[in-house]
Amino acid sequence: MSKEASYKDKKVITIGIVRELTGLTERQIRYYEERKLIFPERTNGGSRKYSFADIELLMDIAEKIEDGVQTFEIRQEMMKEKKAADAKLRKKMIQGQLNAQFGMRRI
Amino acid sequence: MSKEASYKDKKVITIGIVRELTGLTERQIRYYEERKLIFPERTNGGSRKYSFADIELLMDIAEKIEDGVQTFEIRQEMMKEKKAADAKLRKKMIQGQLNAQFGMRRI
DNA sequence: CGTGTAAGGAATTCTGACACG
DNA sequence: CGTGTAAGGAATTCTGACACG
Repeated sequence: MSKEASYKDKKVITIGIVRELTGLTERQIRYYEERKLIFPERTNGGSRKYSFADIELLMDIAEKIEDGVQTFEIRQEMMKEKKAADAKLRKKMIQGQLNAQFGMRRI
Repeated sequence: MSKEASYKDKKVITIGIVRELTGLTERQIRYYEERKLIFPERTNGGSRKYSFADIELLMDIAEKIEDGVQTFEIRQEMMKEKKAADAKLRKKMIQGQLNAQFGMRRI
């Protein structure tokens, strides 16, 4: 875990390729960004750049939309998930701190 | 091993991004292709698409060229490495065949 | 040999807007 | 609300060639 996420999370894919990979239209992809569901980076020239993780997320989003879920609902779900993940991470980091301070002591 | 090479080997990165990631010029990137050191795919429109593996390979190539190695020498090295890798793979597959036929038998 | 560059064209992407519903 | 589309412009990419050495 946490190994080589570098490929999955690096934003290097332009929208045309994302279109091919997801089957979505550029209109849809840009709209989901407008609705704060996806956050591509930009090149100097202003072109959007996506990661593989973004592509997977887009496919999840598309599936939910087909099921009639609205974008704001999807955003709410994502915020909840994010909060849960953050809490988990905080817990882990505190644990790491404790281990660093006391974990190695043999006495 | 052989798990999630999907991200690393998928050709989805356009040449402008490769330029940013490698620090090479487009001219250099295209030239190394001309010299058969790298093999991008193409979009329908004809634009080159590279993988993360290609990017790493390009950086290796660039390093060798800086060291004065010529492209045809680099190609020869790569061919040798490929042959070795192929031989290894063949051996593995034959072993797999044998295991499939006899490996599971308990009698 | 490896790389820079100017040239002209084609493919790509961007934004804001109108449309439907 | 989510998506299609035409519009005009800007950024991207392509190829073949000349140049240097």
